[in-house]
Amino acid sequence: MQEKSPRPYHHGDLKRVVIETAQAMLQEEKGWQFTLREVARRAGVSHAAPYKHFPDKSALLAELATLGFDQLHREVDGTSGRHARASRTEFVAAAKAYIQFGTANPSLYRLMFSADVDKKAFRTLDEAAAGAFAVLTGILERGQDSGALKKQPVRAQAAATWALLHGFTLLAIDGQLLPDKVGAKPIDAVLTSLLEGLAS
Amino acid sequence: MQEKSPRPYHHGDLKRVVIETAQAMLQEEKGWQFTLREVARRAGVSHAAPYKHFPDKSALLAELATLGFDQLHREVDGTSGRHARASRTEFVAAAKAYIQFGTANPSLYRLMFSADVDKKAFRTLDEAAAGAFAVLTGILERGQDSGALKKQPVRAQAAATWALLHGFTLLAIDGQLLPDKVGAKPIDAVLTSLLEGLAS
DNA sequence: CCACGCATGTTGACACTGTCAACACATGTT
DNA sequence: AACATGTGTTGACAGTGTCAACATGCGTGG
Repeated sequence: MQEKSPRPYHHGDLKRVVIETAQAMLQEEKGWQFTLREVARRAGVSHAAPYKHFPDKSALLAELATLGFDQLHREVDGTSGRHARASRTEFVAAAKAYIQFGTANPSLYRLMFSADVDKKAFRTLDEAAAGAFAVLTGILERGQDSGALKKQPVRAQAAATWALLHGFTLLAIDGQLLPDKVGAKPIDAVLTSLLEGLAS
Repeated sequence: MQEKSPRPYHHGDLKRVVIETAQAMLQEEKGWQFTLREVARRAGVSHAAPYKHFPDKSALLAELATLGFDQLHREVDGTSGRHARASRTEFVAAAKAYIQFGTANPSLYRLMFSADVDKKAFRTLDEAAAGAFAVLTGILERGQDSGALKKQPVRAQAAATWALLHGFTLLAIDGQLLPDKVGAKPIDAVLTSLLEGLAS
């Protein structure tokens, strides 16, 4: 039987394949502490080929994080869009979507906030992060407009909301929210508590 | 003039010097992404000498993180000790000490929660982290006992408190709490809000 | 259709890393 | 004094990230 021809010299779509290979490796035990050479091996190209698509390894990691923020943005926006006229429900739905995103994608979520991706160095990443964050401020603004939430600097409310969601997401990822220790519905409880502090 | 003798073959206190050198390097731009060889060079020994005191690089990083948790524990405990009979004041003082620790030691704080130190792999580290966390649960327990805080699973309250403090500490470290955006006293505001949710 | 420019591959090299084994030196103990 | 142990050094290894030079192929214009 005739052996299959090797891949033509020009891959044609190598950037996407490198990204997808890296995303797959992110799910493995080492998370994003893979090597670029191993990504290239799995993508079936030479060790230097990714350098034609990414200036360096940190650029690939930034790309992964950017895609993560974009996905987080879509998931949080998607839930809040369905509840746009009910501030409290909108808020809770968005918050749960946030935590759900983190627990469904623990390595990606951690990468997004890791020291290995520098938002100051990658403009697209910084914008993606800001965009995801803006969903929160949008929900809080609508809550204030509707009278459901206190009139306060919305960035302060957003900071408090993000801080709690982020910390809780990390606890959820680390398996620290055991029902026998924190009660049956820790996420509901914490969101209720947060809303008590934010509500008019 | 007689030249100074080189260091004797036996350093005598190399482990401590390696740790202190690494702590100093933690304050530099690369944070904990230094190399062990560079630590050894600055400590004035060969590249393999640290391997007589640490099984590998991650053990050194775990040691730094452990010392960080111990210091955090002392600082949070110290403030709450001075307010042990006034739950609300005790809580606020401890919370501010927590955030202050993080903003005073940004790289160390980030290392403590980084993927580069694995609490499951280092028992002393895990215990130090648990000890620091236990200060929070102790404060909350005393608050519940005194009637100042709701009777709830204390671990749930601790989870919510830690989540908020951790997230806020990261925002403070990243310079995201600008007064013109979040108001003049964001930390006071967020702690007040948190206490509203926790208080009886 | 051909030539050129560009995109995007490969090869090979470099400096460096983490880590290990074997050895060297010094200390402590019997 | 001899031995065991602790703790240094030297040298090596396998691997990394990244770069330069070259190789291949695609797209475009004449």
